[in-house]
Amino acid sequence: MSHSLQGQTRERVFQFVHDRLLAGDPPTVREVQQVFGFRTPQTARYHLEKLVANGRLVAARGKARGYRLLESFKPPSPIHWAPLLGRVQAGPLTTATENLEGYVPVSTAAPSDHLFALRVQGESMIGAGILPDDVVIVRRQSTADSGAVVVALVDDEATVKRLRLRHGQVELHPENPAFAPILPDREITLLGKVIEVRRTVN
Amino acid sequence: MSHSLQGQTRERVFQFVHDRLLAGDPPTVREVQQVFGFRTPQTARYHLEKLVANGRLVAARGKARGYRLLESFKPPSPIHWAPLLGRVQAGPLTTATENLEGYVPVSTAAPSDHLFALRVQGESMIGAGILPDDVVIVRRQSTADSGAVVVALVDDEATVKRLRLRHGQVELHPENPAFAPILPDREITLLGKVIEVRRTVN
DNA sequence: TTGATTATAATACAAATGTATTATAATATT
DNA sequence: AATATTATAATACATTTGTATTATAATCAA
Repeated sequence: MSHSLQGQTRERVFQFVHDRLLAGDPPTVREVQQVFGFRTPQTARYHLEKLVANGRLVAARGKARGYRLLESFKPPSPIHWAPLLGRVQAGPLTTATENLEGYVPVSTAAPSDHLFALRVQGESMIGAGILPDDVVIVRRQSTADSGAVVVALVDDEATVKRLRLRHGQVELHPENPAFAPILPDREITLLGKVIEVRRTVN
Repeated sequence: MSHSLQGQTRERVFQFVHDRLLAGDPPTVREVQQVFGFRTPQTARYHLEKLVANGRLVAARGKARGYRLLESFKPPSPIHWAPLLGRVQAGPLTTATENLEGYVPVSTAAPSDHLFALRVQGESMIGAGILPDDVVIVRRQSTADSGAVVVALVDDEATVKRLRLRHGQVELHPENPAFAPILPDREITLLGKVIEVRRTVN
């Protein structure tokens, strides 16, 4: 009888089941049997049950595809996938999916948050460490505290600025002396609050 | 016969199956039946098959728990979970798990990359838009091109600087005129290359 | 109103799948 | 060397689960 070294097979069975479970596709006992070339499902079960006994898997008895990972073996789940809308010119976020560049994983958000991500244009926020081409992650909300970094729609164009409430009116301040603040004479629509800044470095 | 509005039930069936699949736990036809209170599995199947016909689900015929999401309905998977090691003082990354602050999802990495994340201390890289308390995501590597932003161990302390190779020797340059470069007279160990910068904004 | 479509149900069956029993060879332990 | 443990196998069975058939009420469309 050809034999693998002690425990080698068991470890590979765990890896196989582990990978299948992370892929969202729990295997059957017989799938394990076939992958490892066992002549009987019982051998696959033997290893699977040993893994359960060792606390590496849990089993839902009698149910098809019932073997699962313990919580401690799962990677933490991202709470949200924020759509990266890329450069936004005019009247955006209503037809949001048009400029879709991809999705950004965000784990620092409440489950109810409505998030999206934008690529920053221009140098108006350099003083806050927000550079051109940075990606800002935005929680959609129609109000924000004075001092918050926000994304607002100004004359149908999305812009990232610091919000200032003066005399009950909305002002948008750049953090770069070369740029002028946006004052309440313009039409300003608050889209959301910047909760994170990300930059890919080459 | 009590009836839900046209299509309402179908949408809720999709949501249920969708959520179960994202949780890595594909449901059986009879589980759908029970959750929605149908008296027969066939009603659950009716809705599931409609969802397949509408291109919202795919079915592995004859297999237990065989309904799956289309690729286009899946969120992209994070390639990596980088451990966030927090503030690192001395001799780090060998005993890496000690200062573990959590995990950071990273989707912009090759599968073979070995990643970790650090919280930036000090203002020496402000000129590159890297502020104190920013989190840098680092690909572990022992060499890098001149000009890259790197994490290096200098006298047993981890620091983020821009790498300069001069006369074949390693220099680490801050991007803040208030700080002095670190020259080859110090012991410098390259830990990795910064591939991303992240900042949580309040 | 009439016919088509949608949604649900009862029943039955077949395939997939988990599980139990018993046996045997290889390996490890004493 | 004797014994226990590990790993594999053959066989059988029970449960879970997918699927087909037929029927019926509700809803929609013409």
